[in-house]
Amino acid sequence: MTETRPYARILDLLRAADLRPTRQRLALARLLFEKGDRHITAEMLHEEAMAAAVRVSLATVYNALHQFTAAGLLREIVVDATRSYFDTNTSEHHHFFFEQAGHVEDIPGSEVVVPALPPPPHGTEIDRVDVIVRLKTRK
Amino acid sequence: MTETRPYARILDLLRAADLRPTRQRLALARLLFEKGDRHITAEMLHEEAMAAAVRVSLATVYNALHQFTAAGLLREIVVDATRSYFDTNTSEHHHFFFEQAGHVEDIPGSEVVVPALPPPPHGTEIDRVDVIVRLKTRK
DNA sequence: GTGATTGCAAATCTTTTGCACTAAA
DNA sequence: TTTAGTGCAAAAGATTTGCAATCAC
Repeated sequence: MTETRPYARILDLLRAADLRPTRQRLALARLLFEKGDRHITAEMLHEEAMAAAVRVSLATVYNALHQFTAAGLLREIVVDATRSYFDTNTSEHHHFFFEQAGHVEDIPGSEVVVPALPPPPHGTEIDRVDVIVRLKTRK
Repeated sequence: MTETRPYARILDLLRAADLRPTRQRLALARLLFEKGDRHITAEMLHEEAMAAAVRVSLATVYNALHQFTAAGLLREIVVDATRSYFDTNTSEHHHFFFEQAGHVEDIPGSEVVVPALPPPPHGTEIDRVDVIVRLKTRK
């Protein structure tokens, strides 16, 4: 658990993003990227860090999440007006949102195809298209 | 401007929703539903009310927006993690979001077709599908 | 009257900021 | 060194809440 050698892959991510591999960023990046796809809030990541005995402040978690997002390592997804989720899967895909549980999941493969996109209004271009399938528990 | 007879259509909306037609709700409903389709935040609606010399507190605006939404008169749209927008168009349709301006617009007609929907996970059913086309100004 | 509704101010929650301290390079 | 990064506590924004005063029925 207390691995001491450098985690080459994670280090490379940070170097490529021009972010100093500090103790905090290294630890957060490991939590984010050494497991599978994750959909996580700042609060969740902070708690995970605490649980893993990584001393890091919530403000630093926010900083890191935004820096990682700016570097293209994360993608922010907006499904809930009160919380921001970050997705470690940056490839093109869409999301299920479990409304009562407040949790997000990737829609596997390319099971959603958005075929007929409207032309963007004058002077604008499409940044990206988000498809959110909102789920409720079946009664 | 200071119309005193009842606004039959608006009154009916409130009655149907089982909401007492108080001075505040009546005024807010008029601002919302007597113009075309609107995408509005609580803050925006509050300012509009002030401008129209309608005395109403921000807390009451929030209450009314949520009550109208629960009654199916409005639909909440989540495009921005920091603000809630409410849409007076409750029919099935999707949205453009102008990222720099922070403003929302309906995508006209059924120009977006979401054909291949994935099956909802066990124990859940689809509440609704949101498609958000995020726009940036073209450089 | 009496129960729903409102307004206000305080509380809450998420996120950001300012700044002295610490640590990479 | 020297400059970027961090932690803390305070600030900021959006929204909610508690409760006494007010209004619709």
